[in-house]
Amino acid sequence: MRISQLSAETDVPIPTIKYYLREGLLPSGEQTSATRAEYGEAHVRRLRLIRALLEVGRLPIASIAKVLAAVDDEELGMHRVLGTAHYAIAPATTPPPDGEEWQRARDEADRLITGLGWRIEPWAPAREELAQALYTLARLGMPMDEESLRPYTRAVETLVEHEIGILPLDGPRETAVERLVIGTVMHGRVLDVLRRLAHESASARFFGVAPGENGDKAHTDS
Amino acid sequence: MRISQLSAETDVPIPTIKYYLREGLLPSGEQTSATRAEYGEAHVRRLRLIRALLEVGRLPIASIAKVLAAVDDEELGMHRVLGTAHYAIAPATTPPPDGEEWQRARDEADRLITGLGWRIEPWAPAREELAQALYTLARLGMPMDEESLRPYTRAVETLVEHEIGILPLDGPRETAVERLVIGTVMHGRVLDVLRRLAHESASARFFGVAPGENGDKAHTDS
DNA sequence: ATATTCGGATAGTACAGCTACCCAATGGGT
DNA sequence: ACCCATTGGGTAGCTGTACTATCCGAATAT
Repeated sequence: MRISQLSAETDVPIPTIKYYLREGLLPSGEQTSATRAEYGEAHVRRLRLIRALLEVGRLPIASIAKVLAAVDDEELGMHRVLGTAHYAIAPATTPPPDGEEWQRARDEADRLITGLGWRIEPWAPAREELAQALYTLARLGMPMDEESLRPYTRAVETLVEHEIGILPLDGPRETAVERLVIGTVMHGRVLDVLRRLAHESASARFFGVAPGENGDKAHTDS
Repeated sequence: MRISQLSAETDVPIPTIKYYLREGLLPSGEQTSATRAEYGEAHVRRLRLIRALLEVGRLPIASIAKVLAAVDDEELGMHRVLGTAHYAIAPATTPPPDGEEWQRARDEADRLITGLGWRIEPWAPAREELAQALYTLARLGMPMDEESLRPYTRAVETLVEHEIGILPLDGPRETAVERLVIGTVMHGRVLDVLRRLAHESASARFFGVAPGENGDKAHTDS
């Protein structure tokens, strides 16, 4: 198919497809002549994956490029590809140049990870993220310790075990690796959305608002 | 305290504080003269909250402004403030102008929510987000139905019940409302980070990588 | 044969979140 | 009483991200 059909198939404008080609997100089609290239089903799939990582996963273009490069690298094992995906998902943390309190948060995060028996690379960006979250919560007067984190760690251990269990390891590498990445990113979003929905529902029940009402006196919809 | 001290206290540059004042994120200090204003502990707390919502919660400035306006509005009940926070957290979804398949995803999301007995406003943005996630997963060949979502819904129900349970409802409204917002945003991030950590750990264990190695042949970092 | 369409490249746009600069009015130290 | 650093207030500029618009010359469809 030509670029126009690829665009029609995926609802991605042609200039945007060209942009993705330039950025190395999308492999170029097979050149049939100097000014003509042929795209296939793989391009459609790849483009959908890009949009999923971008629109649902909220990954920046540059991170998507890295993830896809890892997916396409036949040399890389599953674990390495997943690591790349994890690294890419991690938003750039701007650690405070603070000294003591920040260091304590980092140590606390590391201690927590060790205590759970989790096998995490020392340079994993998620360590920093966890430290940042705990540090910020402490500064806001809502510190979380190992005890109060337990419900969360238990929940994610159950979920992750489940997610790993349903991986299609018997198929070709590309399929498995792609699903691994998709799952890593998309299931996180699903979990987040469900949490907020459950939150709203619990709030409605707990604060005793009848369905259809909104629980305040001034009914000013922004 | 003066603006310079407020800046030193919170590690936020003075121009940025001025920017937040302009955007209505931060109430102005008490004017002691035409060119002098006095800031207090409340401003420090508010500034820290802003940075938390911005850096950890990744909320855009405009959304933070809405959330804080709701927090400060004494007229609003807990549920309404939470609703505002939920609305603000929800990233702007660009629904595909598609017809049938998208509508099916929306219906599926609504059916799911109803089936769980959750009490969700019909216009809640999280509905759209859930639909988008399910739609995208289906297009990527990894559809999730009520059955495969069950582990996730069970997990969030447990977590949310726990979160609501620890709210300080006996204190002043401002404290409770602030913690509600902080918890809504920050606990989501904590859960996400923990999930990725558990994911990495499970991947390391499952794919049989010894600690310190990285599970591929070509040891090319980044 | 000629009007489209294509690939490839360059430049411009829109938005977010700051950051820099300027100004006149203080006001604390001397 | 003096004077220079600081403040509030405002406008304008910067940086990064994700596109979007336009141009060009070759090739293909009709």
